[in-house]
Amino acid sequence: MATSRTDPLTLEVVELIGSVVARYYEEYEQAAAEHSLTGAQARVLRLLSLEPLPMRRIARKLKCEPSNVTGIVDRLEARGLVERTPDPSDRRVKLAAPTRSGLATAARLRDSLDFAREPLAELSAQERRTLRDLLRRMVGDDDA
Amino acid sequence: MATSRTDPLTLEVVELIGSVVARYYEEYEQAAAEHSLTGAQARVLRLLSLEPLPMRRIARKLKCEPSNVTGIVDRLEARGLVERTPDPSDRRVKLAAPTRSGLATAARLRDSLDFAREPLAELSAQERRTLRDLLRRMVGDDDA
DNA sequence: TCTGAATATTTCATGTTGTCAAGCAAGCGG
DNA sequence: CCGCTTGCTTGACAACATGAAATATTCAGA
Repeated sequence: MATSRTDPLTLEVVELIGSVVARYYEEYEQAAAEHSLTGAQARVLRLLSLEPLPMRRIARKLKCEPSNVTGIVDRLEARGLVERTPDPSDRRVKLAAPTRSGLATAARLRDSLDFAREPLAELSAQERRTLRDLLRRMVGDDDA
Repeated sequence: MATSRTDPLTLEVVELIGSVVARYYEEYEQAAAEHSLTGAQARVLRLLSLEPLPMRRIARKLKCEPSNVTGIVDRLEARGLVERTPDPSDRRVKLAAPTRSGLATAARLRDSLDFAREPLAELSAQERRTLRDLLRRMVGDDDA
C-alpha cells in the first residue's frame, strides 16, 4: 500500500479531517441546542423531515439499537415534534413522522447549520468544485 | 454573501462533509470499542499521550465541564491507563498523565484509526496536496 | 389450520457522558 | 489576615446507549 501510516502528507490530511469533524460536530450540537434539542434528537428529526420511517429504520440510520430510538422518539413526541402512526400494511410497525411543528423546527435547524457554508465562503466556485470531487471519491458510493 | 444557502454546489459539499463526519465519527467509536474504550475515553487518552495535562485543560480541549472530566479520568485511572499526579508548582492542580500501559493503548488506537488513510488511498499525492490545502483554508488558523 | 420461528417495538436494568450547583482546598491581592 | 478567585471533586439529574426479556404480529411450513 503506497499510503503508509507515516507519510507526512497523509497524516496532515487525516489531522485536518479530524479538525473538520470536531468543528462540524460541535456546531451541530450547538445549533440543536439553540432549538432546545439534543444532537441525537436533531438527527432523528432531520431524518424524519425527509421521510417518515419505522423505528427500526431510524435505528439502522443512526447505527444504534432500536430500544434506544424508542426513548429519543418518545422525547420528540412529548414535545409535539413527531408522531407515531401505525403502519397499515404491518401492524407490528410504527411509523414516526414529523408534525407540522416538527417540520418547521427541522427547517429552522437546517438554516442554522452554517458550518460548512461559512468556511466554504473562503473558497472560490472552482475550488468548491474541486473539493466536491475529491470528497465524492473519498466517500465513495456508499448508500446508507 | 455570495455563498447562498440554496447554491447547489455548496449544498452538495456540505452534504459530503456531513458524510465524512458521520463516517469518521463512527469509525473512531468503533476503533475505541475494539480497545474496550468509549469515544470520550479514547479522546482523552490520545490527548494525554501527546502531553500530560491538568484536568481543566482537558475540559477546555474537549469543550465540556471539568466535572465531566473527573469521571472520564476516574475510569481511565481505574483501568490503569492514566495516573493523576500533583503539580508541584500549584497544589490545587492535578496533572493527568498516561501510564506505560496507557501509552501503549494510545499507540495501538492510533494505528487502528484507518479511516482517512484508507479512502485517501483513492487519491494521488497531488490530489492529497490539493485536498490538504483546501482543508487548511477551511479550518483556518484555529489553535485549539 | 396450527405451530413455531422470525420480526418490530417496548420495557427494564445498567453504565457512560453531560450539565449545573455546591463544596473544599489552595493561591493571591489587598 | 481576609476575601476573591481558581482547580477539582461531589451529588443530583437528564440523555443516550447497550443488552436481555416481554409482547404483539407476521410468516413459513407441517
